[in-house]
This record gives sequence, structure tokens and C-alpha cells, in this order.
Amino acid sequence: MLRVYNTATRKVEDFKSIEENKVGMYVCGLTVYNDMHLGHARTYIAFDVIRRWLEFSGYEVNFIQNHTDIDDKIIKKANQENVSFEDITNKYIERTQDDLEKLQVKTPTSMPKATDYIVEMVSIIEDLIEKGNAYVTDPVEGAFAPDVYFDVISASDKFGTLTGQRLEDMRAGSRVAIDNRKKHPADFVLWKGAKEGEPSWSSPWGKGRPGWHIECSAMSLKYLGKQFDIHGGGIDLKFPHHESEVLQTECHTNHSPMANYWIHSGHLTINNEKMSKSLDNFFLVRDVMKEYSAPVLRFYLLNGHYRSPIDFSDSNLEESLSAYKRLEGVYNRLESVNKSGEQEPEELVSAISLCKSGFSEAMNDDFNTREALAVIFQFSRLVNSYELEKLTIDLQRKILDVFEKLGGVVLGLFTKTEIGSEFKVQIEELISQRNIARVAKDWELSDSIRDKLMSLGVEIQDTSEGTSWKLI
RNA sequence: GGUGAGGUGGCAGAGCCCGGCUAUGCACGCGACUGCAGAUCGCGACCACGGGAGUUCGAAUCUCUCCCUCACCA
Repeated sequence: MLRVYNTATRKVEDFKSIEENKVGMYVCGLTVYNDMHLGHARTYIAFDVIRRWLEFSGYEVNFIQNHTDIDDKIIKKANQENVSFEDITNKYIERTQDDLEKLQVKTPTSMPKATDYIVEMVSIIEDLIEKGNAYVTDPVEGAFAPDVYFDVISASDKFGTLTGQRLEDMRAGSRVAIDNRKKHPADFVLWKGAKEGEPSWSSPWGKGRPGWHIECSAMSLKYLGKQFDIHGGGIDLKFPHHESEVLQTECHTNHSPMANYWIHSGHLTINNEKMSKSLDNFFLVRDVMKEYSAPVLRFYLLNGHYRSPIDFSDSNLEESLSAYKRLEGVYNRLESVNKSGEQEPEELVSAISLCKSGFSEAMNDDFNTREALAVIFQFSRLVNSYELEKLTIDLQRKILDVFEKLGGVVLGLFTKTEIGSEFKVQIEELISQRNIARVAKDWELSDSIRDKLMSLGVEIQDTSEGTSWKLI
């Protein structure tokens, strides 16, 4: 039985999907005006693994992750670079998808972009105005059309679903400047009247563009309906973004809750401060990936619980690299054994099912990837204590299957690199030359060939069984 | 002022809901393999839970209290 921590109730709950064997899941995507940093990567890898585990457990997952492609920051950047906002968003949508793919994140079922759903947003806003949950204000200075705000007092019974905050306890002006056009300081914008030179869409209130929160309400409603299973995102989105989504969507649909489980991933911190664009302490995924592969990065991020903060540092990544190599080593050896024997040790056979059940137990306990990895490591140590080529082929395959399914399919570790056959021949040629030199005890030649292989990115290993190699 | 999350061996951060052997990885020590080095593998040691008090036969885990860190708040 899968148990999941629900931010809305602050409790770990039994997971039950609305429709049997199916899960609808919405995760808030990026505002596409910049490259993805590691903090984002953490969120998307966390939800990727959640999705993979659900699928592995037999659910068909409809996984929606949007692109926020209209926003003040995008407009600002477009103006700075003197290009259209679409030039910015198209570029970063492509780069975001590229980064996700490189991180071995499974492609979402759909990745809608906000600007394709303006009509839906307008109709939700119209409905909210009609119901008395939203109101039209005067245009802001410099704008030629009015704004529309959500009236939090009209839905004060719903306020605090996620944050547990009461309206009266909130501190005015701490993040956003006080605006006296609003009825209540917590009222948030649904529609922004356009200013000169800004991208805009027609609406009953004149030209303008949607507010941030309404985008996700419209897209989740469109793709998953008025009530779906899981809504996720980074913990920083809990307030105000998700809180606002709940208010808008539920007032519009007259249906509560919009999502049965709210799941939020923890921050990635750096020197114990959150990694963010605004603090300017971020590392871009594409930069870090020049040095560390996707499995190493994933290992590092999955080595803590998805809700706990993880502190980023070079030495922590380096540590993950060493740890991951240990796992990868067993996996590679299993993959490349080409002999088999007669042994089927009882201890090893039963360890397979123990590993599987331990892994499941960990994952079912609110996706405890850290514990799941510990189970795999324990299994690895036992596997390593046997000589693989003496095991029956059947047992070898069963062990490999554990690594492929749990480590590969569920956690998204291990990468199969396709090696060109020409390159392979070249490597094997060099190794045999080196072995000739070794037999002749020509250590100078032998070592120079080893260095050459190293420069090609090939690491070799001399064992009593001969020389093996792998790409690094 | 409010709200939420945290403080665990040298380092990392699972275990806490549901009290009883705690794991896991890195680093460390020893050994195996090797022409050597690295890499790899095995074994071992460290025996920790922010401070204080309480409950209990027994507390990392429950209760109270104090200290500290981080995040969010129109």
C-alpha cells in the first residue's frame, strides 16, 4: 500500500486514486525565460521518480507539466534583448525540454503552454466575476485596460487550505507592494491590463494577459478535470501559487478538493540557503552536466528524501559520484558476464526477493528513495561477494533484472551508452597491443597505451580474468 | 508577529507517525587482485542522535522546556 504525505492535511495518507489503476498528476513547470537550474532539476527528478514508481506499481499515469510562457519576467527579458516574447519562450521551451531529457526525466504525457489556453482562462475569470469572487479595478498607471483581481474575502473559508495561514495573520507588504486598488491586500491578480508595447490578448475587460496562478488552474482543469489525484511542485510554490489555484479553481467549479494529494518537494540549498535565481546562487543543469552525468546527479538528489532540504556542494556531488560508481560497477559487471556456472546459492536467491520487497516498502513509504537505495546497496554487497561467472545464467539474469528494474526503470539511474563499433575495435586493438607489451614486460609502452586509452575516455582494469574496460 | 520544515557517527542524511539489533554511502584502517599505480572487490573500526528535564523495565523515536538554522507570508 502506497502512503503519501499530503501538504493539505500535513499527514501521511493511504493513496487511493480516483479511477482504479489510473492517476492524473499535474506538476507546475517553469517560467521559460531562463535555463533550468539544479533546484528545478531536483523538483522534476523528484516528480519523475514519483511518476515512475506509480507506473511501476501498475498505474497508468497522465502526467501534465506546463510551460509558463507569458509573465512579467519574460516580457522584461524580451524588451532587454529587443526580441519578441515568443522568441524568448520558444528558445527556453526547447532548452528546458532538452535539459529534462538529458536528466533522464521521462517525457510528460503533455506539456501544454499557457498562451494556448487564454480563452479558457478568460472564461474562468468571467465566471468568477459573475459569482462575486473577482472584481475589475481601474487600470494601473500606464495601462490602457483594467486589471481583474480575485477577492479573497469572498472565499475566506477556503483560504489557508495549504498554508494553514489565516488572512488576518498575514503581513502586508512583505513581498509585494501595497496596492490600494485592491479590496484586500491578499487579493491576487487574475488578469492584467496591457501597457503600451506589451503582448496582449482580447478579453471582455480589454486587452491584457493572464496572471500567473490562473494559468495552472486553466490547464489542470482542461487536462485533468475538476478533481484529480496529485498536484505537485516545489515547496516554494505552496504559497501563493498553489493556494491561489485552489481558490480560483474551487470557486469556479464549486468542487472541492481540486486535487486529492498535494505533494511538494523540498529545496535544494547551497550553504543552507535556497538555490534560486533571485539569490543568484544557482548552478545551471547544463553546466553541472558537463562534469557529472545524469545518473550521478539523480543519485545525488535521490539520496535524500524528496521533502527534505538537500544541501548542494561540490564535495557532496563528488561523494555521490563515488557511491554511484559502486552501483554502476555491479551493474556493468552483471551486464558483461559471458560465462555461467552451476551455482545457485540459496542466500543469493532469497536476497533477490528481499531486495525487491525492501525496495517496494521504502518506495511505498512516501517515496523514500534514500532507503530504497540503501536496500540496493545491501544487495550489491552480497552480489559482489560471489563470482558472477560461477552462477547459473538464470540467476545472473534475475540479479541483473533487479538492477535494471529498480535502479533503471524506477530510479532512472544507469545509462546505456551506445558505442560505435569502429571505436570499439580501436579500443580493443589498443588493449591487445598493451597486453602484448605487458607480456614482454615493456612497462613503458604498456603505460603509454594506458594513458592513450585514458585520453579517449576509456578506463581499463587488469584482473586475473584479463583486461576489462569501460567508458568514463 | 504568523505559518511550515529542520538540528543524527569525521562528512552526507534515512530511521521518528508505530519506543526494544539501527541501517546506507563517502572518507578511514586492514586484506585480496596487480609488473606498478589507479580502479575494483572483501573485511573492519568508529558506535552518533542540539541542551535540559520527564514518562518508561527500555527513548534518536513519546511529553515538556530552552537554544539554534532555514523557508514562506498580499
